[in-house]
Amino acid sequence: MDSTLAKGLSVLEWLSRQQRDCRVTDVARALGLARSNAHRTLQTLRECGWVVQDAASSAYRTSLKLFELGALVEASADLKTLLHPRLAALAQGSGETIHLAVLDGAEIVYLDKFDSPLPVAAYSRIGGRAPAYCVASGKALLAAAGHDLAALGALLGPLLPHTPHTHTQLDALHADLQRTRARGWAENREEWRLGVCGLGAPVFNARGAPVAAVGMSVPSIRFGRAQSRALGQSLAACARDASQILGFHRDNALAPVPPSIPLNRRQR
Amino acid sequence: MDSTLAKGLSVLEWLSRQQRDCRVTDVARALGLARSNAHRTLQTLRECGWVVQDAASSAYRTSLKLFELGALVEASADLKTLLHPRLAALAQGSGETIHLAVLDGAEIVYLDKFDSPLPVAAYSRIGGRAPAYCVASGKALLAAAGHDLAALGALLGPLLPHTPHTHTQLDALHADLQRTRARGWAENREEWRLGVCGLGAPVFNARGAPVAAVGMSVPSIRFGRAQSRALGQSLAACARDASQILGFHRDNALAPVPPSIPLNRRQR
DNA sequence: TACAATATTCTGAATACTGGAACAGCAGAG
DNA sequence: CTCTGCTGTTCCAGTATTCAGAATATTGTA
Repeated sequence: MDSTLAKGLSVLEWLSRQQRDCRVTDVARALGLARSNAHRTLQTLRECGWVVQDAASSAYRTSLKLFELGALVEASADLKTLLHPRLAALAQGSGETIHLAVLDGAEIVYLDKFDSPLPVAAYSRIGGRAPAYCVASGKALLAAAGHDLAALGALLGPLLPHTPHTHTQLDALHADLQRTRARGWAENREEWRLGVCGLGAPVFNARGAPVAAVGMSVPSIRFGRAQSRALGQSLAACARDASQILGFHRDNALAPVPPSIPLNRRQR
Repeated sequence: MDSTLAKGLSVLEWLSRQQRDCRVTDVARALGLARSNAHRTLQTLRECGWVVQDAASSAYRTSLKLFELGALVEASADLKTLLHPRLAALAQGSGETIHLAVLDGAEIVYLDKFDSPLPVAAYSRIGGRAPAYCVASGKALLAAAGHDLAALGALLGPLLPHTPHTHTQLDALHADLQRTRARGWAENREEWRLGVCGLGAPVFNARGAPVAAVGMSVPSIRFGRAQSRALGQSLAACARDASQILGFHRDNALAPVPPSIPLNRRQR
């Protein structure tokens, strides 16, 4: 483990999470480094173009390189641009807040978002994260992955209650995921934030692997049985469209990877 | 200069620019490292969560961390979310491709983009870069910065011809920027890509500093005098709206920074 | 002006990194 | 089946690099 590299990366990450420019001393204090050490690390980051230094205050902030490279990350670039129009249509049609999310370990990451024109508390942000087992997009992806009880437990670890409605029992969650698969979409009834419900449906790629989820956030006031059913059906339809865009057909749903395609498969 | 850190960063950057998973040997060859060295660097990046390793092929790719942190970069996060709706409206109204871009040194970086429904060659991408002196958004920002001839030359360096229409003489460019200021928007007549013209107008923040530009890409077929004038006026109007959203008023256009606001100013 | 806090430079000592060599696993060829 | 050539990974001694504290320069403030 290259400690110098690890240190530099943590400085970079910390800096990118700060809301404002930071000085050498701030960085040193926050990360427990010697000032001279923090200084040299920041200088290296600067020379490599990952941070910029304000000429006047000599304070540092992250450069646009992080943004630039972030935009290159394949999962986001491809999926987002391909599916953006479909999500826009769904957002328009439903009037609710729509997301595109992918699974990263036990969390989901929001790739794209359309805010509802109606005033709703916004809990998500592009690039933001949420525990997969608490939100509909996450549950849709977990359900699609088809883990058994043990694998699910190993992946998620302890299920912390974020609201009184959060699933904290693994078997209850597992049963919920079974129902989700049968239903075709996942539901979240205030399991992550009180007052906020959600729906999620998985998007499959050409090889039949679940690669993303389309999600919809709905205030609990508008989330009666009939409403959630109607919204769920339109969401599931949108997710099916999205899967088709990625080349998915029912036929190859569980087909093995054809050996002719060169180079590395992707699976986590 | 921490060479280990620099090496790790270049591995990360190189990896993020590859279209597919890469193996230790690929990285070592591409960057001229010993295999053992590349291996250790990649392992460190993996332990720190910046890259992930495919279990089957043991190949590496960048994780979503880059995407996550990229989305946090202030310049993008703030400007983009604030101005997104305005740009959407302009895209809708004009039917042309609209960008939001910021200046980073002598280049512009695209923060946001709306593709035209009409089929046009797409030369830009969110996170992508272009030389500021060749594109309309860039020229709008350069004009708004108000550099004198010498400062402009120092900033840009040699003016390379990307098409036969690119400005390669500094004084001609400077004169163009003067006209741009008077006109209120910048024009690009195939100076970056043949067949593609553009318009750009600066967006100012509450302190009157130019922080971004709204750009429009138009195929040269649709870029006659009358058309460019009409489009330029709607673009400039959109940029003015955008500036107002950021708190800009004509009154404080050139006002000095009020000393009461705490913490670091931002200027490059 | 003196003071306090900071950024930056310098230094010897320590250690973390380097790169070659060795090993194990794998795939294809013979 | 073995052999060959390629991989990823581990190991290790030598050394170049980094570390931390102190010294210095710089900045802002009383």
